[in-house]
Amino acid sequence: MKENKIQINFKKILNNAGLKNTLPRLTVLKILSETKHPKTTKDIFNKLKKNDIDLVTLYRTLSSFEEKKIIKRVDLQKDAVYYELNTDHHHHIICTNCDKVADFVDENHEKLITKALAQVKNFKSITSHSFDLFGICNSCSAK
Amino acid sequence: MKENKIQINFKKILNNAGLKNTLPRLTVLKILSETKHPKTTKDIFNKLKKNDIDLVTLYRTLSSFEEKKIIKRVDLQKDAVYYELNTDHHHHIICTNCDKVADFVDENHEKLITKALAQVKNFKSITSHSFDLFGICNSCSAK
DNA sequence: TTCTAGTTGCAAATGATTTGCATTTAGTAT
DNA sequence: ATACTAAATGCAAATCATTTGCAACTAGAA
Repeated sequence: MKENKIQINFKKILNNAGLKNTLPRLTVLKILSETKHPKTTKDIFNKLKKNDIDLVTLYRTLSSFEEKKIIKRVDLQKDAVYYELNTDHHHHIICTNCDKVADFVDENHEKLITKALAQVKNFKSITSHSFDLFGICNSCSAK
Repeated sequence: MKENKIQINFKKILNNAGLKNTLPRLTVLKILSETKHPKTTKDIFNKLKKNDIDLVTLYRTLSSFEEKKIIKRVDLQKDAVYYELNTDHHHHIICTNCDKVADFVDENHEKLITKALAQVKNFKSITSHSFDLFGICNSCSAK
């Protein structure tokens, strides 16, 4: 079954990261993979069955996942920490009115990075970057 | 004198924003303009002479400045809120080791935005964007 | 000079995140 | 299978950033 296969993949992810295979961790991975959109700690906690997993455990889980690069933080300019699975590299378009998020990919920022490096003298290599867009989505602007 | 001229400009900024001209506000503007690099609330508070200005007032000042677009938040992926004066539009290169920040300008992201919009169906206009780079600066990588 | 809305400082509240510690458990070694 | 150990968990309490309530104080308009 598909359900089962996913579980196995989650276990593999944890093993590769050197993290023990526990219910809280599998549950968080499951929640994060349910929809690919970024979620806050609170979002995730609310999806847990009541008292299923302690909030402290959730914080520790997210923290270890981030350290192991299983997830990454996303800045949606919202005064809250958002996380998403660290799978394919993509960027976001965020509706500043309703918080809807759409994803897009971009292969051309390499050129921009090269140009940027030419402008500064203290850096010569870049390990990561942010590139997200903010606007009003069509349904909000229709109102 | 230059000092004086700056003061006058600060007053103009406050007037234009409809904010009263007070010592806490002028002081914060002065601190933010001393070096152009982004600063946290704590950074700014530490630069105030002891007990000069209440921390609560600082929070309120920054909050009103942000609302009036006198300053803007910058995400340096550092678990702290950074602010900088909202003057020219530019981007940052941040050293993930020592937090050094270099600025650069870029005029070409418009094309990337157009391409991004072509990929999604829910958005047709963009009001702002993030584009910052993260890496290790030369002096840190020399070590 | 007077008046009032806007601003400030202090104390206390709130909310998110972290820490300490005793208990439990996954995965390894026997 | 069993025993062992480091890692992981849950609970209570601490910490830290930020916000709120309120009384006292001003900047700037009248």
